Amino acid sequence: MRRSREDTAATRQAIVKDASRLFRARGIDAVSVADVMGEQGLTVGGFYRHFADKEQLVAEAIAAASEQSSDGHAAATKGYAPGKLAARMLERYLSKEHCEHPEAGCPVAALCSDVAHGGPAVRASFTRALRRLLQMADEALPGDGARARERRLHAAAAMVGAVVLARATDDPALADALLRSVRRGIEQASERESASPPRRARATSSAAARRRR
Amino acid sequence: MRRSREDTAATRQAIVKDASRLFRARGIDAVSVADVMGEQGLTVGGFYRHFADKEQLVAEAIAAASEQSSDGHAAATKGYAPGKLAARMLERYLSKEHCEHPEAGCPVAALCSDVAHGGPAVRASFTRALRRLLQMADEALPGDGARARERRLHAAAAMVGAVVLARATDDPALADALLRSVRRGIEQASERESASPPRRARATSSAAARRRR
DNA sequence: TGTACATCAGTGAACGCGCGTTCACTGATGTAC
DNA sequence: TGTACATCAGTGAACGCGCGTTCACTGATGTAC
Repeated sequence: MRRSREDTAATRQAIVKDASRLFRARGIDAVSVADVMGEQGLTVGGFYRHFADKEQLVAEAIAAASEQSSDGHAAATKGYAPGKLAARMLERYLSKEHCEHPEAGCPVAALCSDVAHGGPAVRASFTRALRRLLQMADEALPGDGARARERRLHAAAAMVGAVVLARATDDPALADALLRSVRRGIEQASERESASPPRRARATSSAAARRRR
Repeated sequence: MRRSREDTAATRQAIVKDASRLFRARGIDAVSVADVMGEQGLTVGGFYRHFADKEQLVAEAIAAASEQSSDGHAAATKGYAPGKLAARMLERYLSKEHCEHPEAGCPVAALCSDVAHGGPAVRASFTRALRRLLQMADEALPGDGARARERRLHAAAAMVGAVVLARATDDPALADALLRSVRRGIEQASERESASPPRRARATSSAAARRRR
């Protein structure tokens, strides 16, 4: 039974959205094409009218999750003063809430390991999502120069690492300690940085000076 | 054809070792029980003489990988002065070599995402491996007090995050930047900490003071 | 030390199951006239 | 605007495949006497 163009587009969008939720919640391999279609009350045969294969769906689901996650961050930080942005970002990203609800959270944290063994389209989509996460860090932890960029990459890696490990461990106390430690670590680095101007920070950092040989 | 006790024990050990390598290389779901047995030229039926089910193998494989990884670290840092331990640990953990060879590397970084959806035995074994990774950080980044412990948890999360993300992205330059940024970030924090005694560091850290309410 | 027998590591085929993908078909939608 | 026909979204069954697990069997090892 053919559907109108609007219905078709809406169905496709709904499939991607369901997939992005299910993949984040259960992992890519644990969610079948039939599972995804079932969310909309559809059967599996129709899937291939919309997508070439499962890999294409995964790639698009990652993109959709990245966009949703990015929009959520934008909405949650709207109106925040630049100095409060980092704290707000960390509060959200490193929350118990985020750990307990991967299906609505950051696809980078939810799918990083699944993606490592994935196809090229999936990895490319994941890399775009990772870049978007890094943009969030750029905004919250601003600053020019290689030192500032390194600081943001370090922060992003720690944030993802903390959430991934907090989700993987069966010890809630350890999970909580990881989240709190990364949050404070990044906050303190951020405050240290904004307290002293970059030039002075560089001049007094023996480590940075040594590294620059 | 029954085997001697020594043979049986050796076979069991070999199966676990092969599994620990294959799971880290390809992920848990992507490696079948038959794949693991095939490494020793065995057929799948014999597997259940050694293990109750695949989950038990996964749990033991994580433990074996953790031990191997820990021993490798101990051997590679033997004789290093306390002040050089952190640099050596970071050099190894955040290396291209480590990223390209998950099968011989840290099981926490290789399996963190697989484990998040695993059974209780697997998660418990993973948590023990994570604790062992944290011990490595304790040794390399020593210091008493809650602040020092947070610093180590932060470092461990960032290390795992960097390796996981470096492996997942298809952009080698981004992977390299992540590894380098985390390495420098932890090194600099470590040097900053050892340069100023903890008491002074606390007194001058407005962030820490504010946090302690 | 020798013998009879129980044990059990490993074989290889089978089990039921769920997967991704294909396909003939249906019938409403879109289009050409 | 009306009609005839092509298109194609979705169905539901089937395809081949690989998975974890089970099981009857084999024959060397371990053990009891």
